[in-house]
Amino acid sequence: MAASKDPRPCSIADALALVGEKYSLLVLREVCLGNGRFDQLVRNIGAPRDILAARLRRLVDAGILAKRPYSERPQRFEYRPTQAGLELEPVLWTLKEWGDRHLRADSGTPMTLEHHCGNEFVPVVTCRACGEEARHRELTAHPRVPGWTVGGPAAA
Amino acid sequence: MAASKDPRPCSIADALALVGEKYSLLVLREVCLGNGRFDQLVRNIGAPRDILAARLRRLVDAGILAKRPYSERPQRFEYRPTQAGLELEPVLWTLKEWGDRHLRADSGTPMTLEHHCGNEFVPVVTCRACGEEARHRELTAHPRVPGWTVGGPAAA
DNA sequence: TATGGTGAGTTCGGATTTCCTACTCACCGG
DNA sequence: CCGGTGAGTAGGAAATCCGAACTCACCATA
Repeated sequence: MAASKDPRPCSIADALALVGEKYSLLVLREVCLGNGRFDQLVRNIGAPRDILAARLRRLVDAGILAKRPYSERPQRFEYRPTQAGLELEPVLWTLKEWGDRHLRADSGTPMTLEHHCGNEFVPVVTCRACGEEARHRELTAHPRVPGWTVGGPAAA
Repeated sequence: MAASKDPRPCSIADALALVGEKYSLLVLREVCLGNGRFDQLVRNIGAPRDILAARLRRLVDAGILAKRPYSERPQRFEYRPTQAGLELEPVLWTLKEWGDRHLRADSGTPMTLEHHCGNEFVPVVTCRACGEEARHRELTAHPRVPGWTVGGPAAA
């Protein structure tokens, strides 16, 4: 039996253990924008070089980024998202959307995304089954691990 | 003139500056599940009490959580999400979905969400304008700040 | 051959955070 | 009075983060 001081088992916690360290998601942002070279990352993110090197190692080990040579002699590398990395991008989009609305209501967004439909891309999270936009009050949590319950919905 | 060593201006970075510290998003998870009391948070998250107290202060200051009394004598408080906090929940859903698929393919998810349509809730990020599911290759980034392109900062 | 420049890191010492355990303080129930 | 609970604080050790400097391999020019 798990020691009762263990925290709640949770995929969110697991995911954050991988990508929740400082700068990790910003690395993914830059790499998804196509800026995958070490010095570009240093400049665009503002991270210390040693920290960046550590994050890159971790993200490559986790299969979120891949390191590719783009030049043989001299050897030069570039980081690119793997499939798993690209599938993490929706997290960035929703974070960006939240930040634009709540932190930049006045100053305007520093970047827009354009969807191939021709419009500005604004992400909306929907239910795969019914297609409706998801709302907090229309969701119910069901823990699957004995001993871990939830306290019911928390409305604002 | 912004010093050329400033990082890219970005709502993702701004949002992470608020909620990107260790445990912050797990606090939001628990609070959205309805577990808003200090000792519940300590147990369910596994955070040291002093760090948790600091995160709660920060999240309240940022308008993401609100502290409410649920008992007068003795004074007892509970944290609940504000509207801004609830609007951050889609980030948690997409993180959970990613973690379930990439980190728990074998072991199974520790928690499911049920949508009011009756099905298990699986979040899908779509384009508000056309309703289509968003994909990396169908998006184009347009920086709105001079000096910042997707190829890195312009040569000064 | 020497000189300088670039890309991709590593190394260094010191500052800042985080962690863990223990403690406080107020109240309640018996 | 005594033990228990809820919500934190306090203090020192441990881990992380930071900026700047350094390395190493290669290329360009002169």
